[in-house]
Amino acid sequence: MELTGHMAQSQKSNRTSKTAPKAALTIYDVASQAGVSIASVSRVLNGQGSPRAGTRERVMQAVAELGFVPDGAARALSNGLKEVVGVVFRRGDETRFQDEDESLLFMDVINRGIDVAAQRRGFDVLISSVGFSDENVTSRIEAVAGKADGLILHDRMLSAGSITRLSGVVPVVTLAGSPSRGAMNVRCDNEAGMRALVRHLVVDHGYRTIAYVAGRSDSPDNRARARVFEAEARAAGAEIYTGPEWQGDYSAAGGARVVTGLVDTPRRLPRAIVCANDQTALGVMHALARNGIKIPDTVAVTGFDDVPVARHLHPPLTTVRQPMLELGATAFDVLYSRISVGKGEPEVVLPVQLIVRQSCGCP
Amino acid sequence: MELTGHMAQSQKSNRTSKTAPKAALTIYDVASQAGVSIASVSRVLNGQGSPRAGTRERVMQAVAELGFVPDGAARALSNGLKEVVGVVFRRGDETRFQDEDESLLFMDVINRGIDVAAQRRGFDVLISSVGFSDENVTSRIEAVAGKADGLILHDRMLSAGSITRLSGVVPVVTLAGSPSRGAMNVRCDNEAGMRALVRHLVVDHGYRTIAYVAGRSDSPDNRARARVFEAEARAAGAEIYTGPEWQGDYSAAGGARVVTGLVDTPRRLPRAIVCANDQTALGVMHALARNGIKIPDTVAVTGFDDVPVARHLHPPLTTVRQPMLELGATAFDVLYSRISVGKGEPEVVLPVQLIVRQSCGCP
DNA sequence: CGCTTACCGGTAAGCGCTTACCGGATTATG
DNA sequence: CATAATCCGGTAAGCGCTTACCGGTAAGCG
Repeated sequence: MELTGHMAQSQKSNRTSKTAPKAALTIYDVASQAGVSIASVSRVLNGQGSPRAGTRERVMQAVAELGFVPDGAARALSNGLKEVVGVVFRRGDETRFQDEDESLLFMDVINRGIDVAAQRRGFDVLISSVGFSDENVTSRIEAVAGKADGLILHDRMLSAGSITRLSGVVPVVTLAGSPSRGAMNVRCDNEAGMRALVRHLVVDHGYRTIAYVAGRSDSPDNRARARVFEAEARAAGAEIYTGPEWQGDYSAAGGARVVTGLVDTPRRLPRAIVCANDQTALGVMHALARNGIKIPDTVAVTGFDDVPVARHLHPPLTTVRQPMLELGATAFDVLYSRISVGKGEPEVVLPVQLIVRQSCGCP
Repeated sequence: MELTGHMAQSQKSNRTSKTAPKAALTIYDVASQAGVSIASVSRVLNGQGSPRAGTRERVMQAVAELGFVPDGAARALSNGLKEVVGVVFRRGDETRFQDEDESLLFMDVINRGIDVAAQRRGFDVLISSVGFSDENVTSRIEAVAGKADGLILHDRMLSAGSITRLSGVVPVVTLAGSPSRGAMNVRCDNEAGMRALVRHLVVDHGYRTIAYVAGRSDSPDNRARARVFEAEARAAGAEIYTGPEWQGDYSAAGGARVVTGLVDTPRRLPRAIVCANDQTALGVMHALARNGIKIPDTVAVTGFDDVPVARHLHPPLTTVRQPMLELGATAFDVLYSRISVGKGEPEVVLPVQLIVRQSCGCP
């Protein structure tokens, strides 16, 4: 009966492979060569039971000689655990890559943190990026969910309703400014970071006029940063320049557009510009420099994130460091906690750090 | 019998789950709610056969109401195809992240190209990074291989022998300076790039003294670049500064070490320094600036790669652009060709492009 | 009306692995 | 010596899905 099944399996391999023939090496081959049952092979490979030394050696030898690697799908189906975490994040359109490379670095580093934390638990990371014009995002993410034990969603991937629905399929952790029902959330302390930044400008440097180049208006991160910016600047008695002309979209192009618009019309520039993120600051700084405006002598500029590029700008950017690695690692740990013991922290807020470089006016 | 099996399945879920209880929703639940067989559900979801409109509607409605997402492991086992590509790459030690962030960007962008190409074929990307001090690299990579249909290995992941052995398990594409038996390889045209770069320095700029800060000596990429560097500089009649003091290791720290060593002892600096990669150039430029040496007025500096940071350095770095996205996309396409029709190009060499900015002396 | 053909969907087997359960052999104890 | 306990490994079932094969029904044709 076993032989029949094993023979029949080769038949189906030829029949159902829609692409290339699949390697036919299975645990049955190892068991056959080692002269033991498939259960013994499994026990040896997985450290279960108490195989005799001789049994163990024969199995390991057969594995080495045959070059056997267990099939992950079979193990996952049997174990009920794939040991895979799905990570989905936004990517720009391919046609815009060159201009907005740096905006992806933030996510790359977070994903790095996820990867390191996942490895500590024997998990691998299944990634899928979504372009702005991509369709079928929901079904794409569902396919990832079907291949993973849990999902980590970067900001702005799905509506809150879709996230809630998805969390009925697998545990979900979001890296977002605000949490969704059913999902756990990990974020940084926008408020403390922006508070320290604005105080540094208006209190330490004594700048009297200041403006905020906003990120996307529908972004909770942006709203939190804008709110604290305004409160702190006002509390320090600084004059705030506001208006629709200060609306950016987190991109370098958006930041450059704001500055170009201000310079092209007779508007005053504030003594300091606080940008919603580093990428925006990149565009702002380029536009200021292109118009002969000295940073930070004439206008100080700050960002938020401390992506790897920030320290290489000229002048090096003063910013708020998001603990990107820790964000990623924490997201995984929260997810793992849920997968392993059934519960994870609903929301974790990680501290940020003011990174003072030269763009604010410090030496 | 079917009910018995379906009931028994809930029992095993509780028994074998080593972590959390797994969601119990399966294709049987959909079939039951829609009043059809599981085969009909499968046909509707996978566009097979010719389901009646009414059948189709009932199935889709049940899927939506239940929030059913097919299990990827089950599909993979049945189909013999996981629709996953494994990608493995080198990562620095965690303790060194901050200093060498930029060296990882190169790989991030390649991985981005892989992701985009994979999505065109309905594949997702399973990543696993390996730290320098990590043990059990081989078994780690084997586990990834067991969860994927094919592997893309970045440079320096495994010995050639191990790569050949692994290619007996799944198709393998390397992104390396030289190919391994059994694996396909995708790389850029080091020779043409370095040729253009050196000519730009010694012919266009007329620099007479020049040196090359080497990458790792065991790296085929480095050897190719060094060879062409020397041939072109010599052909142009330039004087080449060489010696063990010019040995770097592809890192910014290595580049800085080379310059610091030269400056600390009374050695002449050449008019131009060609670095094995952008990261090395980063360190070289920082060390030169720290020692008051003007770039490019006193010493011109070039890199190789054109990672996103290069354009933000001061001055912006002249370098050779590796088509990182295309490298990644091509690697996937070659692998996919092998998976789908059984054969892929043994080696693909992609063109590079000289990127002239200010660090070489151009305005 | 009887036969042939096309359409549709249900049943059962299997993908490759894990492991509960059971039985045989060996060891320990009274 | 008989009984109990322990050790070890094989057998069979099942994880969730896909689909070949077969049978029932309806339509078409002579």
